[in-house]
Amino acid sequence: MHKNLNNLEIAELLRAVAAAYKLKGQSENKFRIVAYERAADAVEHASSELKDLWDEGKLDDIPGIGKSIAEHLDEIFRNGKSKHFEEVMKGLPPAMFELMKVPGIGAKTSFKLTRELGIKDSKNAISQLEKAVKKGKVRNIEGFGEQSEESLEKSIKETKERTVRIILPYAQKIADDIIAWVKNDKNVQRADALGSLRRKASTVGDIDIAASSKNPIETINHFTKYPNATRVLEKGERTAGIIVAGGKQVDLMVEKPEAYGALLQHFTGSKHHNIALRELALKRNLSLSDYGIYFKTKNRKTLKKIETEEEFYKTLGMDWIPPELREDTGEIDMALKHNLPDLVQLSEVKADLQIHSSFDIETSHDLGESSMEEVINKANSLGYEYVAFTEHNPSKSGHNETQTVEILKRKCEKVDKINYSLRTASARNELRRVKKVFNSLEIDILPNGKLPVSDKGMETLDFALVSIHSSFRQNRVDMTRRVLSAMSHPKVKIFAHPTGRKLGAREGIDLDWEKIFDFCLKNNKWLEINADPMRLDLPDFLVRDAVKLGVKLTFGTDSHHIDSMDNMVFGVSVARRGWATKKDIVNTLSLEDFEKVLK
DNA sequence: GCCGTTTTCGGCCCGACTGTTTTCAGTCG
Repeated sequence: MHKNLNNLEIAELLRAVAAAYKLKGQSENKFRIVAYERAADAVEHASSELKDLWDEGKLDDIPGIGKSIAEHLDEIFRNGKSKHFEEVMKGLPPAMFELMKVPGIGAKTSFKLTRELGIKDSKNAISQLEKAVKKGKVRNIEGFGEQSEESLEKSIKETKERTVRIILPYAQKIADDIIAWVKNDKNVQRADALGSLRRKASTVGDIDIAASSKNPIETINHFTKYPNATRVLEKGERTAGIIVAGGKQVDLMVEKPEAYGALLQHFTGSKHHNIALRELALKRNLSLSDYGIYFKTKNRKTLKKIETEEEFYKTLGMDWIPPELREDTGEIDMALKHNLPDLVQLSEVKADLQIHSSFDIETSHDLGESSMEEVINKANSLGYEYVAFTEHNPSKSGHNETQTVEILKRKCEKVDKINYSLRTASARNELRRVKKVFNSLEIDILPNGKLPVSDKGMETLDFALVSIHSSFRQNRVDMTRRVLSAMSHPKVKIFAHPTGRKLGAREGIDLDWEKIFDFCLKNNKWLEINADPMRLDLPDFLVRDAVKLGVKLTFGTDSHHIDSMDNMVFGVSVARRGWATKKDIVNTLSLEDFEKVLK
């Protein structure tokens, strides 16, 4: 019954065990509880499914999972349950673990509520609590009052309509507009996004912004007058919160310039990064907070204000860490050793390797909206040296082999003409930056691993991308075989949007990544980082794995209109979160070098 | 229960908010 728990379910289980320990002895189990909560966190953030790690006998590869928890999980994967976990949770109502999903309800509160209200069924536990709150039954329970009833009502409502995390570019746009507004205040010296937004995670929960200001109170006042704010939630001396059009909450935290570094560092997170830093600080008799760094001596501690993040990290004896790396996955060690990677930058990108033009090749999927000429103009403005036209292949059902080849030859001629004019133009005018366009194609990988374009058709191409647009649910073995078969064609260089995920909409496909990475290494094939904000695929954690092994990656915006070509920056963010440097990304190469590796 | 460049024993992050209580427990990020 429990045998195929995914990571989220395992994390939930571990949290339930921690909650059970809280009830069965908060003080004597204090650190055991912390350990279980940390294990839950670690599982949630793990880049591989635990079930897979267990298959390979590598459960304790996850930091936070030691011998004991690994044994219990082993039992669960084999028998579907753990005697120990059942023992710990014995006598506790299962409904209480459901109630804990409501913000503000922890282990103790949850237990009390289920007991006092007689909530038995975990399926509708939250609804039952809601009814009790509305009837005013909760205020009679010891430790609760009218106000707690009120806040419970709000939290339950929030849980039910829990706002999903929004995709990065949307959050970025909201934040950029507000940062610009905040900077209008003459007291403000700096303003930055915070949290997962500053760390460029693919989705963002809350939007928080920091400002350094000589006069925080005036700055808070200015912030609450933001024209697009629909409501001001709270307004204190150091923080304020507003709701902007679209219903998203934005919080501002303000600090004097001389203490801004500590604030910025603290609220950029991640939580795990900061916890690791604080533990390290303790060993050096330092204590970290958002106000600064405390230096501890025998009987007192003195606060040192920290003006910049650089100073913050330097005080801990390490290099400044780019926000994208602050996930406690080895960056602290590297910063201590002054050995952080030199992450790839947008300015180093020399090409966009997935663009769909409006040149009609009767494709199987959607055609682009901008002409090849428009794309080249846009590429010039972005400073690129080359681009690849990667329309979808001509539809398989609508054309026979001869017709497909004819269509592809037509496109090849068009690209040849453009390249001719680029050569003559660049001889005349240095300002034209794009020197060459590549004749490519984004080809469907059919469910059997074959390609819908014959060898004759493939010959017209400089190189091809392959990708999956159907049969997403094949099992891992078949899917891996399918992809490797498609990538084996000599003209295929890039596996595009490899997991096929759509953020908030569709899970990725199931692939044996070790085999894919290995194949890429041995055959000089590349994996795309698709910069489409809905995709951001390869995901950052797989980028990290690929980079470790030396697998080469490419950037493509998958643009169907020239405006989308600006999305490249989000692809770069994914790469940076995956520790990629310039040498890991093929299209940071100059045109000359790119043509060499294409061979 | 986990973990190790001061440790295989003896530690384990910090601060704020909330609500109900008279000094604090529970929860959160």
